[in-house]
Amino acid sequence: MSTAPTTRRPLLADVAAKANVSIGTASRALNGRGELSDRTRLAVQKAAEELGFRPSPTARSLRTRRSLTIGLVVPHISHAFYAGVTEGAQATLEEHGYRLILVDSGEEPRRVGSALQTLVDQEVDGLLLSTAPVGVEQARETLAKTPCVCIDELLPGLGVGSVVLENAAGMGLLVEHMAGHGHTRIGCLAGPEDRSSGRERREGFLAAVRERGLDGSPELIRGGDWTIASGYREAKALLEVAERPSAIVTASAELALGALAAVRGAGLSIPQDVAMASFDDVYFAPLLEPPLTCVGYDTRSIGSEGARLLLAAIESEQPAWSESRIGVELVARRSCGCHYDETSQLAEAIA
Amino acid sequence: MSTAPTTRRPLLADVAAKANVSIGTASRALNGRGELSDRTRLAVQKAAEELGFRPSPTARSLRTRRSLTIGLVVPHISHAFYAGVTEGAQATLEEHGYRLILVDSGEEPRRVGSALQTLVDQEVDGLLLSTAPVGVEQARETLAKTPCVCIDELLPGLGVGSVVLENAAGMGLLVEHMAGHGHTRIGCLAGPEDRSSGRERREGFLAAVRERGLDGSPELIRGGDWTIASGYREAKALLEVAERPSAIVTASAELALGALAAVRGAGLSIPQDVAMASFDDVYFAPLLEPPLTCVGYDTRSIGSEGARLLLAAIESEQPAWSESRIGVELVARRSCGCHYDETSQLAEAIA
DNA sequence: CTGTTAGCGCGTTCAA
DNA sequence: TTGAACGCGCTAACAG
Repeated sequence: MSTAPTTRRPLLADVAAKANVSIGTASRALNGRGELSDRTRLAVQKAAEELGFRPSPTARSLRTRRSLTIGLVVPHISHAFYAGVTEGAQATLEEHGYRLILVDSGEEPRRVGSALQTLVDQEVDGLLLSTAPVGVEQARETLAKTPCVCIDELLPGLGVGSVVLENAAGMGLLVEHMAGHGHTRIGCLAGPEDRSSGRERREGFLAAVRERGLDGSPELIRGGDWTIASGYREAKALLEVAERPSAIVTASAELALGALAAVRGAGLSIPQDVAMASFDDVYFAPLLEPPLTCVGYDTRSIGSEGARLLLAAIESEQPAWSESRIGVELVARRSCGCHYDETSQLAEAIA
Repeated sequence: MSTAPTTRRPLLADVAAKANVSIGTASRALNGRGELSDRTRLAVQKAAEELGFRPSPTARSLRTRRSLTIGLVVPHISHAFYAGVTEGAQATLEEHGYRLILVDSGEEPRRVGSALQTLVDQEVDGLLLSTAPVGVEQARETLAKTPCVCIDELLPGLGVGSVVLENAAGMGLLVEHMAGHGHTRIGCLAGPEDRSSGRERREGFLAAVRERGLDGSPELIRGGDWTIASGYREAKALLEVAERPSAIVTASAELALGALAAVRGAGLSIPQDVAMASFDDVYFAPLLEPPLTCVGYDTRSIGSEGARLLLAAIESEQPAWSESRIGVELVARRSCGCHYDETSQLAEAIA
């Protein structure tokens, strides 16, 4: 009794049979490997086409030990930053025939380790890591043979490279702009220092302030974490120092939103009483009241650049560690005190 | 010459050897299949543990024809809605031992088809489809053997189910609330009708208006697409009709943002001249000026519910088509005319 | 240039 | 209850 020939998925063997060649030849023809006469190659390709042959990635992976799959670990895909990174990475990977498997590690650093392990078990060809692992030594171990690119974090000695923003330059732009508006006493919500981007932004602010001979008192720089609540709390504290700063610069959009609420809550007006500007441009920034002056950048290009770095490392035998910086630019609106008329605001908002 | 025993990935065979059993026994012990004495089972598990054995998902997939992988197609991962869906789906899938492979199809419907094909070739066990494919017939074909759950779209006869919002009820809440504020002539930016959510929102608005005997003139309902620009354009048109509506209700956050810009641009104040409220709650809604009254819902639960439906279909032999509705609720702020004091606004904003 | 064949690492059937 | 062997679908090494 022969099994009914229910139209099942055509295999390489079927293609070979239809083209009257061996299975090996069929494989070579479809993968463009080895010497092969044009005639047979075309015959095989035609047969494959007609049968609608789709090679099994699973079988192929098992054999070649390349999964054409990249793992991406993000702490929180809902955050605009990581969503942009993901979008950029996905697009670039797809262009190169790679798939993206996504793991949302959550904020808990403990889960990052297990996420990494899962992906390595998956036999991904590479990793994009957009959150710092708990123990770098442990991570280094599980990443022994899998290339890894860190996103928004400089971890010397881990992986094959990093893609980071021009953090210091960005803070410099903010300080420069505020100084241009005549401010000499500028407060800063710098966020935490547990990640390199935070450190760089804090130091960038300090350097820019000092460079211009502005007030660099420690009381003007406050930490906290990257949340709206923290921004609110720290900004409130900043407004209560003896000689109130006339401008506040924040190291992230969340901090800015919290600060916005705090300044409003204190009954102060922006930019008259306190000017404001922030790192991170968010799409609704022109719709806030007042429209928020920001340092912006292309989140998607962070992801694409990370993917590019990773693919390069995968191709090459001896990948050198490399660092890639994504540029930033100031987008002046009204919260800093710039003249920014309703017309351009509308135009920007609905763009 | 024996190959140097470089610490390579332990295989099932190594585990078997260490436990002094056959490969078959080792496999059974680790997968809990078949009859097995407790003694050998424990011995194998111990050996696997000690060696740090991690079974190869690739080999396993090839053998079992289950990849433990789900494909998710989104049009735009940067959009808060899809990001939330992705987060929810990822979390639920991970709980059940499944992986998520993400494809960003972009807005072009043509690419959805190829995304589907790619994922099916990948031998994913199921699909979450959060954007309507071009040709339903074609999609039905490529999905012949792969369970699929549609997100935010009712496609009768396609896949094993859908997860959608209570669209009509949500629009009803908005109309009801506006009516409560005394409005009888309410404008509506309903968005396009090419997807079921759009149709349901439009019809929900109309039904709610009629039910209450409010003005349901066609001039008060406008289409357009789901963009800020469209919201701006259509709201502007709405403000120019002979007898201006005293309230505007929008079917999405983008439409609301555009409308906000249009109302401001017309020199009108919210809610005094025009009251506003919208479908979709966004995290910065309380920080807008005025804080935006919305109909909100949990985007993550859309993803988790979709994943749950899909996994259920995968487990069962004869999956029945099922529809799941995610609840919505009104979040009253100030744009509708509600009294909403600064304190609660701040509290909500920094929450 | 082309055919043949041995696995990739695992799950599973058939025998014992 | 366990062992041995086969094969999932494909690529690569070798033989011709």
